[in-house]
Amino acid sequence: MNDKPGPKYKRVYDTLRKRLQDGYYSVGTRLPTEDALATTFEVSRVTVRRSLDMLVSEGYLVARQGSGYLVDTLSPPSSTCLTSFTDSVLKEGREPGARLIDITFFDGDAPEAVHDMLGKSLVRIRRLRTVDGEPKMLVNTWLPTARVAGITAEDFPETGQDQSILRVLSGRFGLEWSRACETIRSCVASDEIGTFLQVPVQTPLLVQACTAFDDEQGTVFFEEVFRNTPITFNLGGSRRQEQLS
Amino acid sequence: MNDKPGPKYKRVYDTLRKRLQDGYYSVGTRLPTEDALATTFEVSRVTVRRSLDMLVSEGYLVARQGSGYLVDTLSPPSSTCLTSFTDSVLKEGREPGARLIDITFFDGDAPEAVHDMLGKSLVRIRRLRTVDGEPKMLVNTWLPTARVAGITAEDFPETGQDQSILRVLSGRFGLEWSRACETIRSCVASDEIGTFLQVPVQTPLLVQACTAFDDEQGTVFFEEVFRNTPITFNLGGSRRQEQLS
DNA sequence: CGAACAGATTAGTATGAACAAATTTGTTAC
DNA sequence: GTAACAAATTTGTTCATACTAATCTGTTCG
Repeated sequence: MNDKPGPKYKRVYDTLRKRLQDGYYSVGTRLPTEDALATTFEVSRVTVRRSLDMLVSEGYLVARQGSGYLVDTLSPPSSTCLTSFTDSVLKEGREPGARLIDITFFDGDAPEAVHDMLGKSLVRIRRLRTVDGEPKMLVNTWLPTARVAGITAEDFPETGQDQSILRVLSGRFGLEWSRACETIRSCVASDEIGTFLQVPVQTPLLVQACTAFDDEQGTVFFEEVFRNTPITFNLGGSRRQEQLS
Repeated sequence: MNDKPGPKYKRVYDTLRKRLQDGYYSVGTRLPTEDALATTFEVSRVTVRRSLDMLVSEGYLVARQGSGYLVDTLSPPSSTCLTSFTDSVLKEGREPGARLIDITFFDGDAPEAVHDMLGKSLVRIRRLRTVDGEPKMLVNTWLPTARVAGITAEDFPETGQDQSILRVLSGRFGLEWSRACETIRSCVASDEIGTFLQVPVQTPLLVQACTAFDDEQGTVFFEEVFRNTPITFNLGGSRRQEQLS
């Protein structure tokens, strides 16, 4: 532990964060106490506290004086598009679903805007996200073919904990990003989109477009979400929470 | 300093934050050193660091090792609706403007949705935000009359640093809020809104609706922003930045 | 004058210690 | 059994201190 580079608090943070994402500590359980963690990591309590504070402010953990640190979620609301649809629906006691529409491969014949960002050889994954069976969002995810070699429909379960495309891409293909840009704009439902979302043509919709980059400035993926429902933020305190509405 | 309630780091944070918002430290200048602040506040360097770290993570300050703390902005991007339109436009080297359309007083005859939130006696401030003279957003701000007694058109300058309605309300009427909820939805331009924004009727628009509350759960204000341009977020690292596009 | 170096300044990381405050757990008394 | 109290546990706050790393400043030398 003490021979790796970088500050200790960062190494402890990275380790704990990885454990959380690997399910080593599951949601609702309690973490070891500060003293215990300090002992196992061979750092001072102040240092382990610093790491825990980071995880708390990011929303992974909640700290309760006199009790301990509780695992709150594995998908904290770090952004809008990167927020797990699955988690937020589950928290409301409803049933999230994801119906795969199609996986299409493009080779130079993709729309120009996407082509410019991600390159020639592309995959488009179209999915319909549902709540209690009702269609809520149409999600188009674009990826360079090279990054997701051998992707098939089997990679996308219709129900369960692993519907999140981000978790699929991260777990199955090791896809990671460091920076992302999201825009929200307005549009009206086309014939095709209206059919999928079961709304009349010309209905005003929200479009969330999210582009994610890795450290080398390469574009990792591009995602477009069409939704009829508003986007809600709860602001206040240090943390922010997107809610499904 | 040492006889007030609450933790010291919080008191130091509050003091510094107030100074920043009052212009005691202006943008681009350097704060006193950690040691100096620790001495003047009569706390340890660790405590003053904790307060400074909070201001850094909120975006007010940037810390540079070996140099000091620089004041980055007085309106950090703490949320979308609460973000200063003025600041973001100025940062792009363009000229923000705010044309006051009207200030209307309602007494029981306000739209029901607003009436339920804020009470019977209301003020509606309608403003048109512009960039280089071009209309960009229509902003409707609703407030309880009691909170802004004696408000007039003079309170809203058309140009300059103090166009931000939030700074006006905070500075002139002492309006503060602790929690807010924002939703983003889609709509199409009505006849009136289309005229203000100079777009055809039925153009799809974004609507940002923001409701702010104080500690006693009272609703402080409600704001609706109609815009033709998309909302952009830059995500990554610990901080988030809304950009004008 | 200007480049290079040395020293001072300032933020970054880390420890150990002490006490406060909230919660949980254990024990006692009724 | 359970209500009340006591003790232990656990996080929250604060301090003094030491060292590291980046930046800035002043001086010296060519």
